[in-house]
Amino acid sequence: MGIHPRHHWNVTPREAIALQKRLAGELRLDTPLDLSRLRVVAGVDVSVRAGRSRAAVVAMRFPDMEVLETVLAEAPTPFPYVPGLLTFREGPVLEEAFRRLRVAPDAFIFDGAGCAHPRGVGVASHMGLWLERPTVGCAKTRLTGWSAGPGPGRGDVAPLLAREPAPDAPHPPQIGAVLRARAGVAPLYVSPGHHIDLASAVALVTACLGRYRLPEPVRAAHRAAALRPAQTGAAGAAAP
DNA sequence: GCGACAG
DNA sequence: ATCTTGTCGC
Repeated sequence: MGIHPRHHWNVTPREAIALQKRLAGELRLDTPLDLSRLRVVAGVDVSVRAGRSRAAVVAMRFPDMEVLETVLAEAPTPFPYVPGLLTFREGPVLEEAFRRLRVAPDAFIFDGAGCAHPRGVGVASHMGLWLERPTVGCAKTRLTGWSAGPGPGRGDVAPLLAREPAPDAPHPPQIGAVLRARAGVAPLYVSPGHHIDLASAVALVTACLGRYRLPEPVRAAHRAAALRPAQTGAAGAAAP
């Protein structure tokens, strides 16, 4: 996996915001992803505990979702959680995890936002610039935007608009989708990260859904990143 | 000034 | 995200 850093991570919140505004203009959100040619999809997540962050990337074969590789990376948590600046908290350890990846996934699904972000650069979009491959944001709650909400059935989808529609204002652009991954549970907030369009992002997440709320790759990464007091090494996992 | 706010 | 006991439900 070739990684392509665009800037260093030691920045102030003010500088972080300036960087996001610059990077937003470099995203490609109009590229279709042909699922019939997708072979490997990866899930990405980070857990934090006692000032330490652990990143996990789990690559799975598509569409059968067999685990091909799991990599972990650990480091001191370098940045506080600030809504809109999550990437500057998770970015450094995620970069290290990506460097340890031997297989090259055709697409990545992140636990967090893609372009459905105040400045259009959620963690999936931001790291997409590092990966230079298709990335999708799959958040469990809303960061920004407005939606009437999807229907109650599994697979139901509703548009996520940039803001709530106003009577005498132009219709807000669509920045993502709200997806009911399971009947009777809170929906997922899906948005394209980089090198992928919205329709493909929703199709990819939907295709990776199993019997749980989160798409399988993200669920696997979430579990792999879980920071327990003492964890025994798992087969195929790189040392933190 | 007030409310909102990925993980 | 993490801190935490029990509890309701398939």
